[in-house]
Amino acid sequence: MPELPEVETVANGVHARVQGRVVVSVWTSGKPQTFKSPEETIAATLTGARIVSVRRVGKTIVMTVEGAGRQAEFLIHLGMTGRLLVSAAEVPLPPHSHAVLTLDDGREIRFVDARRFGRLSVHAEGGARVGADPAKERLGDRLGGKAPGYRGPGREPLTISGEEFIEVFRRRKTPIKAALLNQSLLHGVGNIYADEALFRAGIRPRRQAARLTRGELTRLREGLVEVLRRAILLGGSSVSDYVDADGVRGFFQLEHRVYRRGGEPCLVCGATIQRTIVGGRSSHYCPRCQR
DNA sequence: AATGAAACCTGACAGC
DNA sequence: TGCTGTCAGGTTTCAT
Repeated sequence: MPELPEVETVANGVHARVQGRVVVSVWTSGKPQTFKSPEETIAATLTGARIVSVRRVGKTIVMTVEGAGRQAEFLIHLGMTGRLLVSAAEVPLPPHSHAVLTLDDGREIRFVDARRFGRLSVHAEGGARVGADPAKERLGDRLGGKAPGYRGPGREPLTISGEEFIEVFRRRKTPIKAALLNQSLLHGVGNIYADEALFRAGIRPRRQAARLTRGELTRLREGLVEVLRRAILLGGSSVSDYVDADGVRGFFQLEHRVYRRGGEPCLVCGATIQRTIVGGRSSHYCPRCQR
């Protein structure tokens, strides 16, 4: 479900609704797969803590909390079908709810995830996942202990420079589509926005990343930033069940030019949009506009 | 080191 | 109505 624009929309929405509130109790579902940190640790970390901020890093929602003078981070990855909702307690708990944070004003933050590809974890100040092997954790910025925090696996697509972008992709021998989906390179780009960015840049998804020219990579970064910004403005894409913190759908799906349009005419040239598999993911492109 | 395929889950939808 | 097959916005793991 959720790529960068959707996660950004959810994080901003939740931030606006719950910043400064205190978590008074935590319930978790007991489905082991959902929890990357032990459920008791998540509950203990969040209970009694004040929510400092909610933001997006890559495709992960990062909730910073402060309790007993210590800061910690609650990481929420929505997977394919995860939702993070802020609801009145009277609203019935949806099926597939896996975590509920009750706030001091009675409202609830709910994590709902039918397919259970989503993941929850807590990280102590400094970035290590609480209750996990520190050697295996990606630590946050250790600059004097100032604003450490989760950094994500890769670079931010919206802020990476043109030169850095070229550097990230120039040696990759995989298809450019697969490279765009590799979160340890850029994080936040998923199947929709990879296809849409490649269309805007006029590049076929199967092209080997290392063989793209500097000009093509420049166009790709520009197309990607353009499509991500536009999607954030429209509240993301709702293809099947994506909703924001209030349960409201986004509108960017109405502006998809290739994603899930296989067999339909290209909006630019009229050629038939092709659907194929690249890097194990369905990929859509215009055979005339993209080379 | 890097690539690709399979696995992890449930639900929606098309076709018969 | 109900069955089967296909597909899904993501990541991790395992074999090659």
